[in-house]
This record gives sequence, structure tokens and C-alpha cells, in this order.
Amino acid sequence: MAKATPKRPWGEGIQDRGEQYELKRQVVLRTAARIYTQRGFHETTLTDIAEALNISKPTLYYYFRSKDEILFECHRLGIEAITDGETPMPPPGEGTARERLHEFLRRYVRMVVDDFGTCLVMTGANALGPENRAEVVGGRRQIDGMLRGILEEGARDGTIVCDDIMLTSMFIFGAMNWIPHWFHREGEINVDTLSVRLVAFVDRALLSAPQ
Amino acid sequence: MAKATPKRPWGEGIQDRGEQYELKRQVVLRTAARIYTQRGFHETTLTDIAEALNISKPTLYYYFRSKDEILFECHRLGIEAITDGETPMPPPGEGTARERLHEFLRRYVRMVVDDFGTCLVMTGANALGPENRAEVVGGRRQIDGMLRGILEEGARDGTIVCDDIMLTSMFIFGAMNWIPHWFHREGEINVDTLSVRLVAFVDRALLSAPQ
DNA sequence: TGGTTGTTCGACCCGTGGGTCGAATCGCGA
DNA sequence: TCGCGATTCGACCCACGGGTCGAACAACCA
Repeated sequence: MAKATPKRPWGEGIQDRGEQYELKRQVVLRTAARIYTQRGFHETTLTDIAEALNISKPTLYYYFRSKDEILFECHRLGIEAITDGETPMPPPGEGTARERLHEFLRRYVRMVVDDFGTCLVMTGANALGPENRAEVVGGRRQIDGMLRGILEEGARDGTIVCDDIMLTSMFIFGAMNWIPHWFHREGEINVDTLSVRLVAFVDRALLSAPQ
Repeated sequence: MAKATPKRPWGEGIQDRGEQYELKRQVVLRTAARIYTQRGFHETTLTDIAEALNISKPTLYYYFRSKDEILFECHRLGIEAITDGETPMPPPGEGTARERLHEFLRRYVRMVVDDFGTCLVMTGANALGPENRAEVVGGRRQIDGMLRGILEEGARDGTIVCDDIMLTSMFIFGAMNWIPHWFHREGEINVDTLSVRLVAFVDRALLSAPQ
């Protein structure tokens, strides 16, 4: 029992200093993302986050420069989950647009159901300072562009039918971005079912003849 | 030019006392709804609202008991726009479920594009105190029930096809609730086009055979 | 023209919460 | 075991914003 549990809330592991530092940053971010999502950014106090981690407020400032930076990092991680996931999106030309659409939707649903994705989608970026906001908005614009690109391609190769690409893409993002408002990972429905049903829903809306 | 403009920001009119009072309340609410929507509830200060109206903060307290009450009234008006609009929803049994679905969607889009509807959908109800929140949540639940009811009815009378009513209704609400995040009344697209396209989108998703 | 009620505001109160500082403690290498 | 950097925290600062108070001002009636 000598040095058994050093009582540190971070969890154990003998990684070297810098590694520990990065690890702890991640833990803070995950926790913060969850609380931001539940209570909202401005309703969340740094003390809330600190208490959830069993640490003190100043300790947070050892890892992050400000409350904003914490939110910003959460958003960045959410965006990265899509723009450069480990398996990159198949490039245009590979497979039909319809297949790429399905892949995009599945990936987006997965993202939106994760802590950081949920945080990205539920807490507005207007809380951030100008430079950070600009980056987040840029990232989201890029993601918007992905879907629109796929729809355009599909309209060209005939695997997708829709009147208005801009409106259609917004309806689709809406259906997906709303998911965190009602979906809970512990609930009856699991993520795969959700994903399948969402793809089916969109698929029908885009592929079938009207009437 | 005698008593031309009394410099009151409220606008003129010689209505009697109580009528004036109600009118001014409405003006406050519309303004507040707009600012809450733009900046978010917690990011909005009462001074912001007061300045937008050219009045002082204490004057707001002459018309409302608290910042919460203002938000609550906005939400209430948003909900009322659907649950008891001037033309009531046709009761179950009148027309096909599909027709009633279209009517519901059109009405919901109209609501969500209005100041109060936008405010309802964009500012979470968790800002409100328990009793007010309960009422708002109840109202939203009622609206949820309307759509689910229509879908169930449609599944029965065969005018609607869908795998999972709960998920489907959430996708639909998502597509509509997201509208305020990107739609602007002054933009190129008008509300009617939006409404028509949304109905078409959902219609296809619900009526066509898969594949 | 005075009194009474309805309406508005300047000035203030005070709790909250983001952020800082300096001291205490930890943990590893020598 | 000592020493030094890495890490943590108690106590504090202070701006901001919701909310209040009492006085001024307006409007209507006699």
C-alpha cells in the first residue's frame, strides 16, 4: 500500500511529464465539453468544471489560458473529427455520389453524437473571441461545402435528385444537428440504429421521384 | 407642431391606459426576442434590451418582473402560434393524414421564422426557472405529440410510410428547428419557397418506397 | 390649479464569476 | 537527502449585470 493511490483525480500511469500534460488537457476538454453541452457555455462556471474534475479553478488556468480557449479547443476537436478523420473521406470520383453521401452522413452522425461534436453543434460559436470564432466558422463552412459538393456531384451523375441544393443541405444538417437535443447515448436507441435510420430518411428524400 | 412628438420611443396612438400598457409590453417582447435570438439569452443584458428601445433598465421592470419572465413570455407566444393559431389545426379524421401533415409543417415553418418562434427554438428553455420551464417543456411536448400523432395516423391510413415514428419526427423537427440558424427574412429566399421546399423534402422522405 | 395615479429614470446594491498571485506541495534526478 | 522545476491551490481582485429604491415627471379628473 506504500504509494498506492496518490489521490490524484487524473488517473494513474507513469507516462513522462509532457505526455501527462497532454493527457490531462484532454480530460479537461472532455469534461468541459460535456458540461458546456448540458448547461450551456455561459451558464457553466469554471468552478463547475473544476469541481467535476476534483481540481481547483487556478489549476484549470495551468492548462488553458481562458474559458474561451477551452470552448475553442472543444470546437476544434469536433470539426477535426469530420474534416480529417483517421479514414479520410473518399475523394470525388471514387464511387457514386450517393455512396459518398451515405459515408458523409454516417460520419457526421458519429461526430455529432460524440462529446466534442455535440458541444460544437449545441453551443453557438458567438461566444468565442473574433479570431477563434473565425476559425470555427471557417471549419463549419468547409463541412457545409463537403455536403453541398456531394449533392452537386450527385445531381450531375444522376444518383441524387433534388430541387435546391442549398436548401436541401440545410434540411439535412438540421436533421443531424438537432440530434444532440434529444438523443442520449444511454437511451434505448443505439448510435448505429440512429445512423441507419437517418441515412434511410435522407436517402428517400433525395432519390425518389416526387409524388 | 404643438405637442407633435412627445419623444416617447413607444410610438403614438391615443389608446386608453391599459391598452397602451399591453401594446408596450408587446414591443418589449418583440425586441427582446430578436436580441435574445441574435446574442443568446445569457449574453444579452437588460441594458441591451433597454437601449434598443431607448428606455432605461428600471422601466423594463415596470412591465416585467424579471429577465426570465421576458424570455418566458417570448416562448409562450412562440408555442401559442402553433397550438392555438387563429385557424385551428384540422382535427384528426378531417382529410388524409398526409394533408394534415403538410398543414402542420407549413404552420410550423411559419412559426419558426417569426421572432417568437425563432426565440423559442434557439434559446434553450433551461435558462428558465423550474415552473416556467415546466410550462414551456409541456408546450413543446404537446407540439411533438401533434406531429407524432399525424405520423401514426398516416401509418394507419397508409398515406405515410416510415420505419420509426419517433426518430422520423425528430429528424423532421430537426430540419425545421435548424432553419433559424441560417435563414434570414431579408435574404434571397422567401418564406413561401422555404415552406414549399421543406414540405416537398419531408413528403418524399415519407411517401416513397425505399430504394 | 391641485391632487392622484400611472410612468420613467438616475443612482445604488450586491452576488457572481472570470481571472490573478504567491505560497505550498509534489516528484524526479543527483 | 537535497534541490529545483512542475503542479496545485487558497485567497483575493474587480468588472459586470440583475434587481431595487425613491424621486421626478406626465396625464387625467375635479
